[in-house]
Amino acid sequence: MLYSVKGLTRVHVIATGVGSEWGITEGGCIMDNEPLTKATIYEVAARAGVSIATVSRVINGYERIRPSTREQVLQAIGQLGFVPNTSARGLSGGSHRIIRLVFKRSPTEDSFELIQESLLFTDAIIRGVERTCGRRGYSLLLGGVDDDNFDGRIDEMVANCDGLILLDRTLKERLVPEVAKRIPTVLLAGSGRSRSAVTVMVDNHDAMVQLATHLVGDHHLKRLAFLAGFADSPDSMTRRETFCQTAKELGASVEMGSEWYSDYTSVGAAQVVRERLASGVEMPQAIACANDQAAIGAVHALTQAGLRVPQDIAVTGFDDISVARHMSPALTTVHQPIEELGSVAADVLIDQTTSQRRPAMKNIVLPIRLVIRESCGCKG
Amino acid sequence: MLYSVKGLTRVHVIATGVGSEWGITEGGCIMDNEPLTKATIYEVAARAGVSIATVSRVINGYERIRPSTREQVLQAIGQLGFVPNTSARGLSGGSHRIIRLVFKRSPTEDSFELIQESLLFTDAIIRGVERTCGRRGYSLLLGGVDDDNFDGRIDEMVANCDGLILLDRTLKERLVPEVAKRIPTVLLAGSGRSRSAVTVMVDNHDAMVQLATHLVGDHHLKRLAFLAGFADSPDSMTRRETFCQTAKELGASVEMGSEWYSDYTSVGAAQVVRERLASGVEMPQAIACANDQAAIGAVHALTQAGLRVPQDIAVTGFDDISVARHMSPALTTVHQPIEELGSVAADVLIDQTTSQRRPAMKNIVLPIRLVIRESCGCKG
DNA sequence: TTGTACGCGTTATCAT
DNA sequence: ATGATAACGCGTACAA
Repeated sequence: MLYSVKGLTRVHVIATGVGSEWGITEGGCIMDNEPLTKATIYEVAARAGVSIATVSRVINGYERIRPSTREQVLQAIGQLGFVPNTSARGLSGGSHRIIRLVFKRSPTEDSFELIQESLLFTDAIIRGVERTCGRRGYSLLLGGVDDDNFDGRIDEMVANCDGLILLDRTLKERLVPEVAKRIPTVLLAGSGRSRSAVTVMVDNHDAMVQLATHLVGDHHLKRLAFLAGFADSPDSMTRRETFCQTAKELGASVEMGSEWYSDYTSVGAAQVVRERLASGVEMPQAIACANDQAAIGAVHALTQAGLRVPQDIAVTGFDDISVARHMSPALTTVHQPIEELGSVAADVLIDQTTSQRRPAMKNIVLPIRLVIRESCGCKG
Repeated sequence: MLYSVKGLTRVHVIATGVGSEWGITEGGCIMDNEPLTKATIYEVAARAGVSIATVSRVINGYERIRPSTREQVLQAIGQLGFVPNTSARGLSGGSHRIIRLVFKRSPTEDSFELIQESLLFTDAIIRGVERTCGRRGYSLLLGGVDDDNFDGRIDEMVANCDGLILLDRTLKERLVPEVAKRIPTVLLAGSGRSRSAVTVMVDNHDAMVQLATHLVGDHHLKRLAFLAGFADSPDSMTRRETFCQTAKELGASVEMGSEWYSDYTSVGAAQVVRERLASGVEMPQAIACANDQAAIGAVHALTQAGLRVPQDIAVTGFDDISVARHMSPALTTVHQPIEELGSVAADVLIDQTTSQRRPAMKNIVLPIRLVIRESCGCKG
């Protein structure tokens, strides 16, 4: 199929191995791009009139070097645009200055969802980790994993990097020690129960105590429900259990059976709510959701069914994604510093790979903050 | 400050260099993690009773090898959990099997925004690139960049990888040839005008023709406005110009002055709309926004001011992020395959680094799709 | 303070 | 079809 727009001829093409339709327009002309030989430490040494050892010392911030010598070397480096070859460094010194972030890759993009909802979390983590890596001179290798069954690929993960950040639910718990004893490892957002590696997480417990107290104590709600995320998500489960326990201690009841389980997505949550409505059972006075995406879906389903939020039923989220404040009603939720979670995890890991001394095996718990807006029943 | 929750003693600690408060709980005990020596090609060779050259050949899929020999080698590799050392590979062969994705890092996270809105795009790109890299056996190095002024850091970007993907607006246009002649380079979502590198982008033109036609032709709207993103964003500018041109050809007027410029965020867009409302000037009948985030902010501001969307004023977005369908009203927008954009860019780049033949210097244009929902005035 | 020389694990080029 | 061996660029003992 050929068509023309704006003077450019375009062609629909089936791209091999991608399964998508590409259009092709006229592009730039080819430049003369022979790989200009990259400068090596030898050339720098020659130009500076010193040995490669000296250059190496300057690069690595060795102290006892005559200032004038250092200056010459630095100048040569600048003139040649020299950048150390990381491969050679890794080979020689053993350290690659690379850390690998292992996470579960999203299912193949077959739906219309542009932004895979449950991945917002992973994205923010990636940003945080990337930032710290950049600041500390490390490179970040993304280790997306397709299924759970990569037991056999542990060797791959462990090789060619200095440390691992394991995102929650990517690796079966029993395999964590296997990995951790081979290479410095930090767990991100898990249960915190691992005895073989440090876990960096947010204070889910504190968050849900605050939330439940607000709903029951301040709003005097008595019949609540908790809309959970994946049943195997420690984050979701901790939130669920703490919420229920706290609410009950305060004299409220909480629906939390499997009929309230979902998958962290708007679509899934809306589905759960619709089923609850259809069941004919009286709805609770409030639904606390495991994350914001689910809350958005829940509000959507409730509104469609003619219920008003929060007048008829309150809804709360968890995450404080940016749209939370722009919804009607604005979403009451829990702010968690996701990006910082990744950033801290990277810091902890790099510390671990850097210092030879045993790391303090303490879990890191980042504080959260209850953000009260309108959807709980408070005035906007 | 000390406090105790759930039986765990926690301490607030100022984390050096991170500026955040960490809580610390009891963690796992230290394991005996001496770095089990990773197997090398020599050990594989020894165990298989062959030379390292043969092992190398097996690893790299060399054809003419006696099946029985190959089998022995494979077995040894499996038993030893051998994984080739990428550093050694890079040093020897020159190819690192690494591509670098260069993008502008978000401003320091000082606001409450959990998800830096304008970054959703980057995140999706990262996912797409990562996926392709994984599929094709490449590693993805994230090259976040803080400011525009990294002219001097070009050497760094170019070094230690086989190719570069440059995200729109990370590198000044005049510097692109500089980079492209040194290393295979693919531009992502730019103007498409570069003559020194292939650009992968979506069909903004087609999108806005469709959208303007729908608004003016189908809904008979005559006074429109376009709420732009960054003034230096080719994406935003292309959308703006095409929208205006098409609308005008169809007999409508379009407000598109600098008072309608914003920054791709909900907050920024809401601000612009509030200023328009406060100015006392009659509002247009429809506001087409450069992206969904902006549309969300616009709807929010309009609703707060007592205007109904779409009855009093229509609003459209661009991107089709997941919440778009869950808003009230559901957002009419343009679906663009962002993740695929990244995925295709990586494919093109890897092709370029792999084959020695000159790549066809054609830009790649991915198709978009107008998604009509409610906010334009159509029935839900 | 500075220089020399070896080794890191692979790939590739010769031989055989 | 397979083996021996020379790069590849850097860090680092060891010498000077």
